[in-house]
Amino acid sequence: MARAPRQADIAAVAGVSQTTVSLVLSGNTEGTRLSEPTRQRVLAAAEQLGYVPDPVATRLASARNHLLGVYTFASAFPIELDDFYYPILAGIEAEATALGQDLVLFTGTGGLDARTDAKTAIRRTRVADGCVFFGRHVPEEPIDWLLHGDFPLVYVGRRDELGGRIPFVGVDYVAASAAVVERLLELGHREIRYLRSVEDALSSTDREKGVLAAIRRARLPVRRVVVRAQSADVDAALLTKWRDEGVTAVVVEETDLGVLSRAALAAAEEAGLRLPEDLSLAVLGQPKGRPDVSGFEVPRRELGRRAVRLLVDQITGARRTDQQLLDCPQVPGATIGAV
Amino acid sequence: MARAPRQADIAAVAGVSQTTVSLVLSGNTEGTRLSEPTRQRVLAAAEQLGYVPDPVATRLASARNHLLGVYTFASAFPIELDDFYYPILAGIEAEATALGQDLVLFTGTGGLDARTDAKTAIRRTRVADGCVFFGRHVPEEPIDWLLHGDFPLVYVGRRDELGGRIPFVGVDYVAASAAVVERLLELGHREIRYLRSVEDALSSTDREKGVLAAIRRARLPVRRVVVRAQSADVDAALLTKWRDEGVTAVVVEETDLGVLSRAALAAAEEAGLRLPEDLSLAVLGQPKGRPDVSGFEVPRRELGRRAVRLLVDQITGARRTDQQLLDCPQVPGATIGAV
DNA sequence: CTGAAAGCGCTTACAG
DNA sequence: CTGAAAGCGCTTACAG
Repeated sequence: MARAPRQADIAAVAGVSQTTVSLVLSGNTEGTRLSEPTRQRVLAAAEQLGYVPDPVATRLASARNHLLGVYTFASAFPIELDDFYYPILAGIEAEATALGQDLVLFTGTGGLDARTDAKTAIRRTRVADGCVFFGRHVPEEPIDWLLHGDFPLVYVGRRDELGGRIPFVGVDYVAASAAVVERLLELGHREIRYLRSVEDALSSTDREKGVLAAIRRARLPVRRVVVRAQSADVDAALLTKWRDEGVTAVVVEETDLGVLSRAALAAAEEAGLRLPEDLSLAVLGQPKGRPDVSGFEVPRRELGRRAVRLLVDQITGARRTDQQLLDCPQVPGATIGAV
Repeated sequence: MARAPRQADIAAVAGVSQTTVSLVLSGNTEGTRLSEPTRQRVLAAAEQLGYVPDPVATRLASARNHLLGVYTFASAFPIELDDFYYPILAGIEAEATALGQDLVLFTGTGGLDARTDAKTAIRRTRVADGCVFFGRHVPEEPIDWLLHGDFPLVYVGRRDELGGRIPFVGVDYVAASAAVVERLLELGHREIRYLRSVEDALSSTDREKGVLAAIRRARLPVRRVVVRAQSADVDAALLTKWRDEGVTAVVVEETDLGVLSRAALAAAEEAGLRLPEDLSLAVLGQPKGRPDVSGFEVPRRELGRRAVRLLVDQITGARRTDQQLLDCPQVPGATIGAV
């Protein structure tokens, strides 16, 4: 057995045409019924020869190849194991396995020159039946190109680029953030500060939107709530000053690296502020390894699973485009309390 | 642009044949020289149309598709991040990126029935130009089938199945283990016990081989050195008993889950034995998060890189088969000392 | 220096 | 119920 057997070989053994072999093996019973004896003979021959369909030919002939692309714009196996994206990838793999799909990790952008790099790399995703995309920025041109070619794709994270035509599975940061602030309001807090990063990613603006919406619904002034800051600006002095101004609760954005919440937590400790006795502190997300901090959980693993499910739905034609937002379970924590 | 442009479209625009387009774009200058004007026209047309070669067609037409398979026999993104295989995967990805290759993760074996499972799944690896394999056991039939079809593959870890025809990049456990024992001998130890797992994986027998070789070279009796044990058998009583018998050094196999070394370390502590004052303890490998333990480091990331490099060498024809063993840096540690 | 033709292994109308 | 034929988008001898 020097060469892998193909349908033609089976056809020869079974004494039928290659077309019939294809029909039998693909289980394509539409409008055609193969006689049971024929089926059996083909199946037997296939088994005997150890036939396995060539996925490449299958794909070229316009069928599916059960390959799902994953485009991360970065390493999928970063050196820091606790990487932000890891659980999402784990979810993607789990769901892919469950659905019988293999994964193509597009990382091979090494050989190309910088200019055509992203463009060509992204276009290469077409080897797969569809592709899951990651990353903060959307390279609009190539993504638009894929969309125009009716190539199934879904982004992980909410996207509003390209006129809102990008399918995605995202996180409902607006609702989750509002819920955190509402818990604070119920506990009697009236003077709240929201510490956010200076960057304007959607995940940042969505959180802010949620925070402000909750404040407004409580008919509280919105004016001085939002404070943009770098982690270096967040120190004991800042928290102490706020305390003196009557602030009773601080809400902190959880960025992908978690630098802001870490700085805030450290600052509180440095300032000798006990949480929640002296100050209530909540995080919009969950700092690594700190389940004691009040906030919410980003369902990252589920994000991955849902992205794959949506992608496969697109591929199988169940739906051509869709945008989904996932709820975040609130984390009670022990760093917020009544005023 | 509803459909992706193909070579035929470029040919039409440039006023040449599709063959010429293929020749120009593939840079295939063997035996053929295209006139510079023609080249330029083709290149311009390709750029203008935003042409990207269809990797599937390329592959079917018997060229390479720059896809490298990775077959793990398990989850590539396990829930426990500190998983044994993770650094290897990281190395694989890093090297693949460096060499401009994408990765296909074969995890989609879910939909198939148990019997044909592994067989079919492994054969599917043929979508890629070649494949890196992992795992303790070699499923001989399908691997043999791939080998016969001249499919480039390399195992991570030494393999002696199939008549030693399996290409691999492994670890020189024999040498690394012997070196550990030699350090002990130099420190004056004469009564040594080697604690190994009950399973006979190559990585286990290789370590044992190294241990015994070192002992023999020192012309010491080999008789009672090797002790097969489950982690449950390794307790304070055992170590105390050995101490009473005059044992001054214990060497422990580091299994993939690290249960044996963990048990030994715990037993020593429970027995109140100070390391290395009361007992020297070395591990053949490195327990997670314990750089203080004497032993050696398994260059896992490098293992991944080298596997990919060997695979690509095979694919490009640089070498059709090869077997490599990597050296392990010794870890001095602080758990062994002079008698 | 360039093109017509066959072929990679499959699927999918379309005939019989 | 089954087969001949075209086609998926490329590469690769082989002619001119």
